[in-house]
Parts: sequence; structure tokens; C-alpha cells
Amino acid sequence: MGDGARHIPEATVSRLPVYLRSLAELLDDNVPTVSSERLAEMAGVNAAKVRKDLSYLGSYGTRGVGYEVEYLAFQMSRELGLTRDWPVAIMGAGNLGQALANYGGFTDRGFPVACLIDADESKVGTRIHGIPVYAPADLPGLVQELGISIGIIATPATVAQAVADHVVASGIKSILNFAPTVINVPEGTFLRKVDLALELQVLSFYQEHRTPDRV
Amino acid sequence: MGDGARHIPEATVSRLPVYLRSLAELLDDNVPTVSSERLAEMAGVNAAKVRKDLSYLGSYGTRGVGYEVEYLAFQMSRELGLTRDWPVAIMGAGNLGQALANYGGFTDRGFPVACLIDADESKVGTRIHGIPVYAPADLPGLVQELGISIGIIATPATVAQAVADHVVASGIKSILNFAPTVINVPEGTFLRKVDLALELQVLSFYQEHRTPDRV
DNA sequence: GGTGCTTTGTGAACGTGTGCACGAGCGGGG
DNA sequence: CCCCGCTCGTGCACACGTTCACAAAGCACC
Ligand SMILES: NC(=O)c1ccc[n+]([C@@H]2O[C@H](COP(=O)([O-])OP(=O)(O)OC[C@H]3O[C@@H](n4cnc5c(N)ncnc54)[C@H](O)[C@@H]3O)[C@@H](O)[C@H]2O)c1
Ligand SMILES: NC(=O)c1ccc[n+]([C@@H]2O[C@H](COP(=O)([O-])OP(=O)(O)OC[C@H]3O[C@@H](n4cnc5c(N)ncnc54)[C@H](O)[C@@H]3O)[C@@H](O)[C@H]2O)c1
Repeated sequence: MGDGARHIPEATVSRLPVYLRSLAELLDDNVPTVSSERLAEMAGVNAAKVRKDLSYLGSYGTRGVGYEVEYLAFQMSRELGLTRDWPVAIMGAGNLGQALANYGGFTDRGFPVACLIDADESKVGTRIHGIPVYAPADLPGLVQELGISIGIIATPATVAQAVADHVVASGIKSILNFAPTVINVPEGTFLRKVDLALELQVLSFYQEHRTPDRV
Repeated sequence: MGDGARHIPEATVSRLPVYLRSLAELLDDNVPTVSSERLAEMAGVNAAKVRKDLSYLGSYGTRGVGYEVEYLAFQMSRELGLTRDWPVAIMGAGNLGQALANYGGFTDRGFPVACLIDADESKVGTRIHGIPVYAPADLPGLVQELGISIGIIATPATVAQAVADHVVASGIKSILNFAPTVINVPEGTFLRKVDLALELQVLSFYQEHRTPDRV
């Protein structure tokens, strides 16, 4: 039965995890249904946007009532591909890589840290917070064995492109880059970045250009 | 002298730091001028976008030649408010807060970590990587003394809103939130978020919905 | 079974961002 | 001094995203 040939806009995709988190809260509180208005408030957006976003998933609401929390959460998880685990490999077992490895929030949400990869021979073979550290050359085998599907780049910026190339060559199709540099990946590989210095600079821009206090 | 009543689009503001980083690289290599095409390649965008973005800063290019690297970098730094330091306070000296405190990339770019703030009494009074840890009650005084202008929230999500409220009440106008929850701030306070689980979920969405390999 | 209240789903208008295409203007060479 | 090639700056058309506003549709109560 045609699932509907809908194409979900990128902006909507980025909001789905926020809605899902709100739904999880409601589930915890045993709230059975939720209106777009309430969900909008929890997600920090407006109600029309919530309704339009949810409509891309299908018509899962009931007019006059709202959305059934559990059912909507399930449909959304399915859409986001969260009905299975996505093991991740963290590239670079330094300051950041170790902090990420120590973070429970990933495993909880279906993104178990399968391994750390580091070029530093003295780190290879050790375990960090229980997670084994391997050499870069081991990556292709690990991808096969452990079904690793996401690579997190936490190496110095200077080697980030080379590391990304290696990650792609090892068969990984999704990359999250923390190194403050632009990296290029071939078509068919998904890339997102987290750039802290950029965020701070954007903040300093707006603070510098503060709208003069209006009445 | 009207500086020009230009209003820079948000999307452009987010790209300026990327251009600036590219310009810094060129400066290192003693490259005197750069074309929009080359800059576009380095920043991973297209040339028309670069030219349009830069035009919001003013007419700093020379037709037939390109942009003078040093001059453009200066103008961009000025626009981003990077001609002065913006001391930051990190809220929460846990796993993430400590990793951030240990990261040199902030100070290098004009965002020195002035202090860590933690509610845990046993941490207060210690130093982490040379950065002193204070109690939440000390924050307003520190904001005054050290000129802290940005607060980074690295506390558990459950207390993030309360911490944000405290940060705002202490006189800080810009917040970068790492806690995976929506927080609200009053008008006039700038808020940006870094949400790792969201990024991973977006990646899993696209990997799940991979466009069937086209010829 | 009808009436009225509530809330969804979506067309349409608006605003923002992107990318092409080309005229304007500069530098260099003859 | 003029001409030619190069690259910027920008008007314009298009795509994408947001918001409004309202008809459609369900529920509850009588
Ligand atoms: N630490 C932070 O809080 C923070 C914040 C924002 C961004 N970043 C960025 O994250 C990256 C890592 O930062 P960090 O502080 O962890 O640095 P780090 O120097 O502590 O760690 C880098 C690690 O990468 C390893 N490495 C080097 N080359 C490698 C290769 N080719 N393959 C695999 N591993 C390799 C090194 O051995 C080292 O263990 C940097 O690009 C940094 O700019 C860090
Ligand atoms: N660790 C990571 O790699 C990582 C990655 C992504 C997101 N996060 C998010 O960042 C936040 C911090 O993560 P973490 O791993 O550092 O947690 P953590 O538990 O290690 O640290 C939290 C710290 O905040 C302190 N704290 C608690 N209440 C406080 C208050 N009211 N005021 C000031 N400090 C307070 C605690 O004492 C503790 O030191 C969490 O919201 C987490 O979801 C962490």
C-alpha cells in the first residue's frame, strides 16, 4: 500500500527529533493525546508549523482531539529510522573523542559507540570507558563486523579530510564532523557538522549588533 | 558617516565564520588576494553566494582582481565583533564542560574560558585545566569583574532551563546550549543550540531514506 | 440524530534564501 | 591611450520555508 510519495523538507527533518523528544516526555507522564498547540509550546515553535510538519508523516491526528502520543511517537521513530540501532565509530580518541565516548546520551537514543579509532599507537589496544580503541587500518573490518553506519570525526582539523576519506572508503555513509574545517565527501555520503567556534562567532555578531533597545 | 543601513541575513551571518577561517588560511600562506571562486571552493559554497554575502559587508572587492585577503579578513572580523575578546562561562563542570574547558580552540579565537560554574560543592574551589570552578551564586559578580558575555550550558537537561534563567539574571546576553532540551530566554537574549542527538537522528533519517542509487 | 465546540489538514500569501546571468569597472598590455 | 580579459556587484526569477486562515471532520452532550 503506497506509503505516499511524500518528500519531507529538510527543515522539517531537523525538527522531528525535537518533537520526538517532547513526545517522549509526554509518554513518561502518561499523557495519552497532545494538541499541535501544546506540542508547539514544548518544541519552541508555532502550532501551524507543527501541523504542517506532522502532515508530511501522514494524517495521524484526530480533529477535535489532537494526536495520540504513543502512536505518533512510533510513526516518527519509524520515519527517522530509529527502530534499529546505528552503531557509530568515533575517529580520534583525544579530548573530545573521549568525552563523547563517555556520554550515555548516544547509546540511549540508539547510537551505540562501537569503537574509537586513533592513529596514536600508544592508545590503540586500550579501552576508554569500556570502549576499545583501534587503529585506522582496522576500520573497514569493524564496519563489516559491527555494522557501523556513522563516523564521528574528532581529530585535529589538519587531518580531518584524510580521515573523512578513510571513513568513506571503509564503507561508512554518514559523517558528523566536529573539526573546524570544511570537508568534502562524495555524492551518496551524508555529512553534517558541529562547529562550536562558528556558533560563538554568530553569537558575538548578534551581541555586537544588538538592536538598540526599543521602547 | 552612515555605515550603510544594511541588514545582514541570518544565513549569511552563519557563513561569515567559514569565510573568515578560509581567509586565515590564505593569510598564513601569504596569499595577497583571492577571487570569489577560490574562496567559494575553500568554504564549500558557490561563488555567487560568496559575492552576495561579501557585498553585505560593503564593496571590498576589486573587479578583475578579487578581494585583498588581509583587508577583507579585517573587515569581516570587525563585522563579527571579533576585534575584542568575549569571555565565556561554562555552566556545568562535568564530562562535557571539562572537555570544553580543556579545548584551546576557544581562547585562540577570542573566546577565553573565564570560569566554570558547578552546583557540586566538591568541585567548587578547584581548578580544571587551570580554570577555576565557582558556585552558581558567584556568577553575577564574575560577570561584572571578568566581563563575561557568553554562557555555555553543559549541565543535565533537567536543570538547563533553571540554569539559563540564572545565566540571564546574572547579566549574560548570549547562551550556547548543549543540553538536549528546548530552553526559553527573554527577548534581547541570544540563544543558539548544539544538539548532537538531533544531528545523528537527521543522519539516520537520510540514510534510511537513501535515494535509490540512480544510474 | 442534531448542534456546537474543538482541533486538524492544507491552500494561499508572504518572506527568505539561492543561483543565474550580465553589466560595470578595473588592470594590464600593446 | 585604447582595448581586452577578468572578476565583482546585483537585478531577477525561482525554490524553499513560514504563517495565516478556514473548511473539513471528529467528539460530546443532549
Ligand atoms: N575538545 C573540544 O572541546 C572541542 C570542541 C570543539 C571542536 N573540537 C575539535 O575536535 C577535534 C578534536 O579535538 P580534541 O580536543 O579532542 O583534540 P585532541 O588533540 O585531544 O585529539 C585528537 C586525537 O586525534 C588523534 N588523531 C590524529 N590523527 C589521526 C588520524 N589520522 N586518525 C585517527 N586519529 C587521529 C590524535 O592521536 C588524538 O588522540 C579538533 O578538530 C577540535 O578542533 C574540539
Ligand atoms: N558529554 C558529552 O559528550 C555530551 C554530548 C552531547 C550533549 N551533552 C549534554 O551536555 C550536558 C552535560 O553533559 P555531561 O556529560 O557533561 O554531564 P555530567 O553529568 O558529566 O555533568 C553535568 C555537570 O553539571 C553540574 N550541575 C548540575 N546541576 C547544576 C546547576 N544547577 N548549576 C551548575 N552546574 C550544575 C553537575 O554537578 C555536573 O558536574 C547534558 O545535558 C548532556 O546531555 C553531553
